This record gives sequence, C-alpha cells and structure tokens, in this order.
Amino acid sequence: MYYFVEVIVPLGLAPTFTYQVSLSEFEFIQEGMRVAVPFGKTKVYTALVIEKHQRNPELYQAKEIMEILDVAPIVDPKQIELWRWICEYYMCTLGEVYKTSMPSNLLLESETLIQFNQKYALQGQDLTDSEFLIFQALQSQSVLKLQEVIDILNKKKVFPVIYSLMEKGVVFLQEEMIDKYKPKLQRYVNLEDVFQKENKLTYLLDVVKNSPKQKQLLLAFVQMQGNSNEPILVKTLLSKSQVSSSIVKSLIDKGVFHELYLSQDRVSFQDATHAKVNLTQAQNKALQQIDDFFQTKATVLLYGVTASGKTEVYIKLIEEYLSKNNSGQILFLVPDIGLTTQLVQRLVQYFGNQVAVYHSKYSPNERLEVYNQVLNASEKARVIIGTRLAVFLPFQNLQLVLVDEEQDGSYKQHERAPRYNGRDCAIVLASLHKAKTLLGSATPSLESYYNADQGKYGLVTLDKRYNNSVLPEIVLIDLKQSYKRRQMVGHFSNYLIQQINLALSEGYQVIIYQNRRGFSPVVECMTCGNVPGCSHCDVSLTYHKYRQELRCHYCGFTTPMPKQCVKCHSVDLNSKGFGTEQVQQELNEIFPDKRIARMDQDTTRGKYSFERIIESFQSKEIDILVGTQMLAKGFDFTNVSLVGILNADNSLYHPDFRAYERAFQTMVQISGRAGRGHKKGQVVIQTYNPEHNIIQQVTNYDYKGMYKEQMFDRYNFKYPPFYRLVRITLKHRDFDKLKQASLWMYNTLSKELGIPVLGPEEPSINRIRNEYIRVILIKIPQNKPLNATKKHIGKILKSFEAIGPYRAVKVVSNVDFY
DNA sequence: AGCACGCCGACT
DNA sequence: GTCGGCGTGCTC
Repeated sequence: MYYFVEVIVPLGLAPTFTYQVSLSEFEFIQEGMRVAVPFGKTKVYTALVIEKHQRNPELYQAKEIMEILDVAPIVDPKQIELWRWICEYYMCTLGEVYKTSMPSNLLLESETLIQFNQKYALQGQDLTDSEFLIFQALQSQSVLKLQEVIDILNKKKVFPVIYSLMEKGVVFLQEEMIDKYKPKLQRYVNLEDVFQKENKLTYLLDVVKNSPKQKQLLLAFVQMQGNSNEPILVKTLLSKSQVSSSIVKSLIDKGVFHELYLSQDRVSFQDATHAKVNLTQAQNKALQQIDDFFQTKATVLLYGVTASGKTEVYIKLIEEYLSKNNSGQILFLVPDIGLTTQLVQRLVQYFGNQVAVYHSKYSPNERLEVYNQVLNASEKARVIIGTRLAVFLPFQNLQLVLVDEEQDGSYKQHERAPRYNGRDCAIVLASLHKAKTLLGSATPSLESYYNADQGKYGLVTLDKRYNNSVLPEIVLIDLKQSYKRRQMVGHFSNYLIQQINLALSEGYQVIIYQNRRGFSPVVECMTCGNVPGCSHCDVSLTYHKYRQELRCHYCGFTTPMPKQCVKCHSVDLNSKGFGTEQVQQELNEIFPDKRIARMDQDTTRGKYSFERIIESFQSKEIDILVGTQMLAKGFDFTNVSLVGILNADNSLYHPDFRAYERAFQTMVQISGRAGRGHKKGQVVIQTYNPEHNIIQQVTNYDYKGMYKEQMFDRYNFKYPPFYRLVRITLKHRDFDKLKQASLWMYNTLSKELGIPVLGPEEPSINRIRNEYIRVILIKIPQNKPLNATKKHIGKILKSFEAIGPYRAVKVVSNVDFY
C-alpha cells in the first residue's frame, strides 16, 4: 500500500504537489502540519500538508518527503478555507497566500553548503586554477556558502566548478535547513532549596549579616517573591534593590541563589490599569445600535465624524465581547504600523497583557511568538491589533473583527501577490468564524457606504464630536487672487501666516499638509527647457535639497544635483512645484524661533522614527509639523488648533476614478486633526479652485453630497461599486513586443468576455526600472458571475503564456485595485 | 516564481 | 576560446 500527502509549496505555482510517505509517517501526519520536501533539482522547501490520500499519481513518480517539521498542525482548516477564497478572488496561487501567511521562521528554505571532504588525499595538484581557489578557501573554513564561492571566483556560473570538484572528491554538497527561531532567554535567580522555607527571611539574614548590600538585595528578593517561590528576573531585581550585579554573583557563589535561564516572550505589556470607559450618550446609543444590528447582520459600518470618539466605542465593544466569551479572540485591524503605537498604549490600559500586536515591522521571532499565542488561544492574545497581515493569524475562536479607517488604501496590498484587501478579507474571515465585523470611518469608502445603503451592512452614525467640541471651521483661500494681490509669502497666504502666529501665540500647535515630499518635484533649465528625468523610468527627478541630490520616487535612483544643465550647460536652473522639504524651509524663514519638524517617507525610514516624531509632537517639543498624507491617519493630537492645507488642487487632478473620493477623504481626515481639545479648530485650505465641488463638500463636511455625486459618476462611467475592476498590467523591456502582446491580450479579453474592457493603455508613467508598462482594465458588471468571469480571465492569461514570443512579458492581475 | 540548461554574441 | 545574457522547460 502506498501513502501520499498533498502539499502546498510557497511559490507562485497553481497546482498542489504529491509526495509519498511511509505508513508510520502517514499515521502521524495531520493536515496543517509542515513537511520538508525536495523540490526540483536542488531545492528544499517547507511545504504544508493539506490532504492525506492513497491515490498514486499515474504520470510521475512521487518523491518522498524528507522530514516532518511539526508535532501538531500549525494551520487549521479555516485558514485554508480563507486562503482558497483569497486565491480564487484575487487570482493568485495558494502557495503565494501560504507564503505571506506564515511568519518567515516557519518557512525555512534550504541553503546549499559546500563542504570539504576530509577524505580527499591529494594536495590540490590535480586541480584547475578556479578549483584550487576553492580548495584553498576550504582549508581555513571547511564550509562555504554558495554566495561565498561566487565571491571568491568572482563570476556567476559556479556550478561547473563545484561539480568537477565533487567528481574529484574534494567537496560534497549539503542542503541545510536552519532553524531560525531562538527563544529569548533571560537570567533569573531563585533561592537554593534549603532556604525555600516558611521562615526563610530570618534564616537568610543571618547568612548575610555582615554584608549590607547582600542584605539589601535579599530583602528586595523576598519582597518580590512573596509566597510564590517563583524565580525572579535578575534585571528587575537589580533595579528594585539598587545594587550592582556583582552582589548577585557573590550570592550565587555563596550558595544562596542558583541561576537559571528562562525563555521570555519578546513582547509583553503591563497589566491593565483597570481604567473605565465612560461613554457619552451619543456613544452609548451607537454601541446599542451596533449590538442590535449584530443580531441580524454580520457587518456594521460605524460612520463617525473625526474626533467623535469611535475608539471608546470600540473599546466598550471589545470589553463586551471579552466578557461574553471567555476564550474569544478579537482582531483589531489598523491601516498601517504608525497607528499601532498610539492605539496599543490605549488598549493596554484596558486590556493589559491580553493585547498582542502583529505587523510586518515586527521581527520574525516576535511574529512567530504572536502566531503561536493565537494558535494556542493564549490569554496573552485575546485582542490582536495588527495590519492587514493579521488576517492570516490562526484564530481559534474569533468573535469580533474591528476595521478602523476602513476606507484607507493601505489595506490593499499592491506590490506582490496576493493582492488582497485586508478589510475585505477580514469580513470573509469573520464569516468563516461566524464572528461580527465592525467597519469604522470618518469618511467611509463609497463601497462600504453603498453596502450599508443597500442594507447589506448595518449603518450606525456618530455625527457629534466628543466632549462637545465642534468640527473645525474651514476657511478657503483663493490662491489665484492671493498671488495677484501679492498676499503671499512663498507658498503661504498672509491669512494662513497670521493664523499660525495666532495659534502659536495662544500656545497651540499647527499642522501643515503638503502632499508631496522632497523639495521641489521638477528642476527645469530656464535656457533650453530641459528637465532631468530618471534614466530607468519615465518620470522627472525630484530635487531633495538637504542631500543636494535628484531622486527618482519610483525606483530610488539618485544623482547629485547638477550645477548646470546637462544638455546646454546653462547654469540658470529653476525649480517648479514644491514639496514638504521646501515648505519646512519656508516656515523656518517665516518663523525662525519656532520648532518645525517634518513627517514624510524621508524622515520616517527607521523602525521607530515615526513614533519619535509623533511623540515629540504630542509632548509639544514641536510647534509646527509639516507632513504628507501620513498625517491624515487617525492621530489624536489634543493641542492642535490649526491645520493648513497648502495646495488642495494637486490631489484633485489625478487620472484615477477614485481621485475625488480620496481628495475628500484626506482633506476631511487632515482637518479632523484640528480642534480635538477644547478650543474650536480652524482649517485653512489654499486652492486655485475654491468653487470646485469637492472643495465645497469638504468645507461643508458634506459626505452625503460627495457620496451622491460620486456615485452618479461611478454609475455612468462603470466603476465600483457598480462594477468590479480587474486590472491587468503587462511589462517588458522591449517596447514593440509589449505593444503587440498587450494588443493581443486586449483583443482576446474583450472578444471572449463580452463585458467592458479598456485599454491597452499607456499609463502616465510608462516605464519603470527599464520596463515599459501597459494596462488593461476589465469591468465586471454586477449581474455577471464574479468567480466564473475571473476563471475565464485566468484561462485567457494561460493561453497568453502559451504564446512563445509573449512568454517573457510579465503579467500581473490586480482585483479590486485601489 | 525560481532555477538549471542551452544557445548566442562579446570580450579577456 | 570563456563569460554572461536571455529564452525555455520543469517543478510532485
């Protein structure tokens, strides 16, 4: 009898693979366990068992697995179900979902190691030059990595050399899987057993009576230990007792203590302070409505204006669900990492160590620990705060999902497959667990509001700000007029400067929003009009003054700022447009005695730089904060009375059907940072188009007006939520080949699908990293079966691949692209 | 996807 | 001649 397992490998390959196992392995293995499998000629992958069976494959001989890596499943059937939904809906492979789902520590790949064969008798006389170099290297270091061989020989194709060395018996190859997880060990001490008695203190003090420091330490120790007999962490013992570590050492030597190393959770929070949330009447009513809706609906949209106190409602809801079900888990999604810190601090006050955090800036070890806590339904991970990645955690008893700022584009993953939307996956995840989902936003996405409108979601509204604070007043400044009347200093209108002065003099802080980083986007030669562009992409370079360089925002290419025009050598270079860096500089000139900081991608590179800026702003070390749309996220700054939006127009004119919706959302969100304390806030919007509908709707906080108008356009021009979009991107280095290929693709799609297909369009940036780009847009009407249509598209993509000359064209499909 | 293999032009 | 580029086929 033969026994097989069906596995997923972490690659972009559609099929599952069949491996043979022995009877005892077959009996031991459960679905959801990992196995190491040989794959292809050299590789070893961590595969996941999703089925056990006895169907012997007819067309090939199944390989055997190498090793079983788990003793119990680490992935459960509900996760696999979610994965299957994702790969069908977002048109990707199970392997890709598997790969993003697992903490990297659980997905080890083999590394080829070149080992010296100790039995090799000769001294290298029979070797060629290259072979001798390797031989030499192996004398000092008996194991070489593949990359090291490449470096030593200084060439790329090293396998011929290695093979010949193998034949000559000098080396052998070894595939090594390294277990990357290292538990974090911490030093503890405990009393030797002889002292572990009722009256230990008197007994002990006698032992150390001649040493005041040791006495001091022991007193602290006994106090900390109480009656528990548990080991005590040396670090805290030292800080409590205020003595040096040598005292610990001498007590160990005396035989009073013994030391031990215990593994420690990498992330741990303080206990809850047992703070209580007190809801206002409006919040209470909202909570009540949410609960009522959850009786009949799985998903509820909480539409609450900025600073209406949504977070308190969330906290109360979490409290409710935690007490209702004593092993229940709650997932709290946030759009990006920057937001977690503030939120975690708040939630820890209420839920203490039951809070866990999960996002991509966590180290692999930290992520693995949280993964395991969720898998084991640990008390330490009852409330999980995370980014979209957190939908892949192995929930055992998920009761409630919260999605804050549900409209935020960062929920959608663009860069690589699976191109999923965390919000939408969260809703599916919740339904698999029969849990409830609450979407929250001050400016809901049209999609979600539409769903609420249609009765698919419950809709709960909070239209008053917390603490009776009022929505900030919005003042429009007409830039055309202001420039004409010379009421501008740089990019600041006189009015805005005056208001900044006023706010600062009253002790408030100011936020200035400019949605462009760098100093100025374009450098232009005033003599010949030449604009330096990126040599790899079809974009102009952005001037970054601080580093005196030109940078490509698409591929990261940088070059020093030229002193003269590269074309005509004129020195008359001028910059057009402006970014955050220039804004900061202007502010420095206008307000030389104020502390001005900047927050954008350039200043928030490091792991904690984001938090640092936020914290120093909160603690009033900064007077004026300049930033990009990062600032639009739900930060709670209580001391900001004024927000300035320098140029509202550049967000309006994006060639994107969501541009207006987004412009509305960011402007309202940014405005919402003002006046969160007691003083009424003010927002100054500078624009060339004060009459523009979106600007007017922002000024009047007219979400419904915006919704109605935009929905009308979406319907007329066949966009979501009325149509589902699938965007196909084709890329290739050869312009003509790409043109042909995309034409074939367009023709086939539009002929076979019988639904609207647009393109193949040359995007406004038509070359990135030396690859040309074409885009095709497929619009799936509501009355068409979604999955069948996607399958059909998938088939067409397959037949595209089958065409020889087109094979090298990279094709990416992006469902519901944002 | 990622990798090895094999064919081709460009140089030491 | 050798090296690296790139198209092609394959992975249980």
